[in-house]
Amino acid sequence: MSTKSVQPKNIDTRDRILDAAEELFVEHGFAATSLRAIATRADVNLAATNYHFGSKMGLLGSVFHRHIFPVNEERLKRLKALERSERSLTLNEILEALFLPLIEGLPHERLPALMGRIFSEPESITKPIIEKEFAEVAARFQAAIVKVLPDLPIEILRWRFHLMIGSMIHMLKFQSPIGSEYSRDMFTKGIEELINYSVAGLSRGQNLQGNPDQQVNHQEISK
Amino acid sequence: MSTKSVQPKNIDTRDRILDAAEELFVEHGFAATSLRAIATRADVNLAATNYHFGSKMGLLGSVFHRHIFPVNEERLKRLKALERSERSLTLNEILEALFLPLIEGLPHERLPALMGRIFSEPESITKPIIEKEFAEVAARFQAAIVKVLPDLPIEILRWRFHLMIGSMIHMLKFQSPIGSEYSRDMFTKGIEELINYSVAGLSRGQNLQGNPDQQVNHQEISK
DNA sequence: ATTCGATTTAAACGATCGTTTGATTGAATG
DNA sequence: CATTCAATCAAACGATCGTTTAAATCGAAT
Repeated sequence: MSTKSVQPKNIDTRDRILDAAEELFVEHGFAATSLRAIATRADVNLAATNYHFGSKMGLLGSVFHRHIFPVNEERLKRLKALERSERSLTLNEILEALFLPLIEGLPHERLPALMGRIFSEPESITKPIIEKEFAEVAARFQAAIVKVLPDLPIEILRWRFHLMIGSMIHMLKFQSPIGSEYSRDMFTKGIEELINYSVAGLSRGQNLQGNPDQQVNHQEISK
Repeated sequence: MSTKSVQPKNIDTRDRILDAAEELFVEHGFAATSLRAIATRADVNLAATNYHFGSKMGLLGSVFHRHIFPVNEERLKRLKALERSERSLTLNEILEALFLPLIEGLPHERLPALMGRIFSEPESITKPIIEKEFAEVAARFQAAIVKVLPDLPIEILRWRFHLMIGSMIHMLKFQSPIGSEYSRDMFTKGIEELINYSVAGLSRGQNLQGNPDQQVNHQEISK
């Protein structure tokens, strides 16, 4: 109420609710997870969920924001750092700025699965959240990609960007290819593959400008 | 009961339930759709849903099977036709056999959205369905792709196949890139882009055998 | 005309849902 | 010590859920 921000006395409760909600949302989805199950797992009173987060949707928003906000901050920070240099960027650099924050300084082991799940919810649930959290990141990175692929018609680039996001979501959701077991190394490898795959898909048929390094892989793999 | 299959007397009810369920599942997801809402939209009695399909899960299975089965049949038919020829196949041909049945002779306009939604449900829901409907298609196409990319380590190929499926699901779910309006032409264009994108991603760094056409794009990327 | 199985129906089952209420706690403030 | 207020609690709100029951209805075969 005062101008000084009031610290909540008991941050344990809030955080325990967030932790429990996160686990259950990932496992069963939003609609199939009850506030009672969350409260039970968090070992708090049922009414505490509404007291701290207003509603079930509010809780979902908070669960998501907690982990994705720092990742998106890091993404924008890296992109801005790249853009401050005056040379023209490479597609590889841009996608690294977009995807590597998902594993470097990973704020929480459960973030990837959480992102994968939220993006999979029906649009009525995800739309406000995605617009709030991702509007800026999506716009800025798409603009950056346009710059390195100037000859690609915009409608094709939109499709490819769309396909890239789909790969990312699916990869985050399962975290290892079907039939393989999860491990941190496996996941890291997946992010690298995601970057390679996306570079190839986005730039198909295009002359890439910028650092020729990014074509090295391309060449050295061709025997 | 007899050896002759008994035709249900009133296929109207069954089909009306399937139609209604399909629309509502796509729009709101499985958990958030009630059997009462389905029965109301289908203009049938609530108990009819359990009578004809046993349970809500049974209904979901039937909704999905109805449209995806013919598509998967067509996919396998095309792949087998390719494999009967004795020349070595191209990646492009294989992916066309995998993706073009989604638009050619499209059994139902709503299939893409339905596939996109089902694949997005929590694993506890989708796992039995996906295993039942897609096990053979996934195995056969993955094997075919291995043959045209013999030098690609299997763990990398698994990731790339995984990323490709992610692109497909996302593309089916939205049917047009964010910010663009849906049209049948737009969707067809998206399938074509999906094939191009996947060829580039899967074959990145690989020498493709078969029709050299598909390498043209690949080469012109390197300036 | 009657029988019979398949289908439809109204009604209810017990369970669970998100949210709200009003009392109670407990630590900080004066 | 008295006051205050954020936080917690048990309990209940009305609504809705998937499923089941048992009677009613219908068409075709006997």
